[in-house]
Amino acid sequence: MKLEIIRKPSLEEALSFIREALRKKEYLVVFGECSVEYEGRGSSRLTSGERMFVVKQDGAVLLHRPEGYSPVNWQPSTASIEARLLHSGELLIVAIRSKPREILRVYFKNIEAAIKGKLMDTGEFVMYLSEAEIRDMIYENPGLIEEGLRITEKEKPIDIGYIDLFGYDSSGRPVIIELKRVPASREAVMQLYNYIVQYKKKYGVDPRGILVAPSFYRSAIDMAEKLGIEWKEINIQKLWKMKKSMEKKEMNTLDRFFKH
Amino acid sequence: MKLEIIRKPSLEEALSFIREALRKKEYLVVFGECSVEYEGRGSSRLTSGERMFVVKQDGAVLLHRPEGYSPVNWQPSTASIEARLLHSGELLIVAIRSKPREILRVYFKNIEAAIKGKLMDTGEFVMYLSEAEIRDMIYENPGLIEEGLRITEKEKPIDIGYIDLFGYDSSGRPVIIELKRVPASREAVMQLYNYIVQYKKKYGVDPRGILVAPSFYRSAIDMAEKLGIEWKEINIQKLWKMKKSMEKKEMNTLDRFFKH
DNA sequence: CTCTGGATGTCGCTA
DNA sequence: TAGCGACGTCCAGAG
Repeated sequence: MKLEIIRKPSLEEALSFIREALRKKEYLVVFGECSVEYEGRGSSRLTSGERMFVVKQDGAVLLHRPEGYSPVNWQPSTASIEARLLHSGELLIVAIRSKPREILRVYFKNIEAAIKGKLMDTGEFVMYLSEAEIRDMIYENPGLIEEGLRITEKEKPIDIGYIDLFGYDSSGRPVIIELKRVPASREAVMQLYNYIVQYKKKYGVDPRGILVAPSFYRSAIDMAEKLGIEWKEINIQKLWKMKKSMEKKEMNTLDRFFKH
Repeated sequence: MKLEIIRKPSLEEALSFIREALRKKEYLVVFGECSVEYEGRGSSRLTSGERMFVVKQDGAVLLHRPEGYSPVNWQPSTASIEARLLHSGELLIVAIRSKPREILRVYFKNIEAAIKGKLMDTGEFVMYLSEAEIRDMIYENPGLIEEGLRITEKEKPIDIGYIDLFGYDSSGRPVIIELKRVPASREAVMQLYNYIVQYKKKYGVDPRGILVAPSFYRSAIDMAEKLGIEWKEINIQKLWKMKKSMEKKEMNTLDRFFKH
């Protein structure tokens, strides 16, 4: 990232700075006092104030006021952006979108600073499920864990803490499931083991314990084997895709979908 | 607007710069290479890349990649934002929102530039021709929809929801108008249909239903025909011009202007 | 406070 | 390309 910054430029200086950024399709940020007109799907006017104006490298345009999540004016994509000086002594930036036809005009009275440069970003963005969502999915579809499993409770309170999922296997033996959406450590095994001990003490029955996670540290597996705890790997990416397709289709096709 | 800018700061320098901005609730923009974690309603991971990080004066947080209208990560409002250095040699910014509980963590590997300062913006933002305004225009000028239409109520409450506009046609039959200022989908037709059914059940009279929108999806038209619902296209650009000319001239010339 | 409907919604998938 | 539904939707207004 190589940024160029100008401070308190004259509008002439700012103009050539902005034009160069637009021409090179650089990331451009302008701080200054401006007023705005928008015409398109709706139309709006914004009287003068200090704001941050952004043009992204694909031509997306944002105008942000000092507060609030949302830009006060914007253009998700633009067919053209041009800047010029007006006789009134303002610097005008016009951003036009073609479909739908929309025009955004930003009139700068003065500019305090401007930044431009090329940003490199090849990062990968991944959206995961929250643990609660995974829990609910398994609650609705116990077959994700094991054939014949019946889950009767989620977030079951036990003396200390909560059991994520509780139920009975096909032979009627109680099953305690501890769920992690991140790689499971020895810690998670210990937690589950505590639940098992507590349950046994309280009900006099020895339950199975299954640790469910996307992956397991070596130490977790060692500990699990020592304590007779089972573990089951789940693929969160797959769950995510499933959830999306489920929302479109029907819930009851889920077990089948996942069982091969 | 008095902006402070630092270029290529060490992470230590950046830390104190950022902390001061946060403490003073200034507008803060940071350009640098970062990775991101988000946990809350969902959860996400973003691997390293060059981005613009913004904290607004009310604590709203935005993280923008080089392209696209939408921030890749954000926090509409925050209960707390803190910055600190990690042993790993990264600068971590943690933004926490309390309701719903959400945590955003941004890990800066290096920072290219940062800007902070207080922005003053008392400008007035006015949006023209919102749905409410269109509704009011039609209310005042039923001729926009149909010759001889009398509109008696707007925002008429019905068991579930509100009827945008209600009145009687030239033959005295009740008319229910549902208004959209965006292309109308099947959804809108169904909504209107529900009102019709409710009205009929309540008053024993079968009203006409007219869906008014700038355009209609094919599915909306199909559905409307199936359910015996009428639709009427309005031109919002034209309405906007009308409104402007109206403001200059007189209201009562409106019907004539629009009727050709 | 929660709930609901609108938005210059935006975005991505699909026919 | 247009339709259509999801979104960490956001946000304002009402009950």
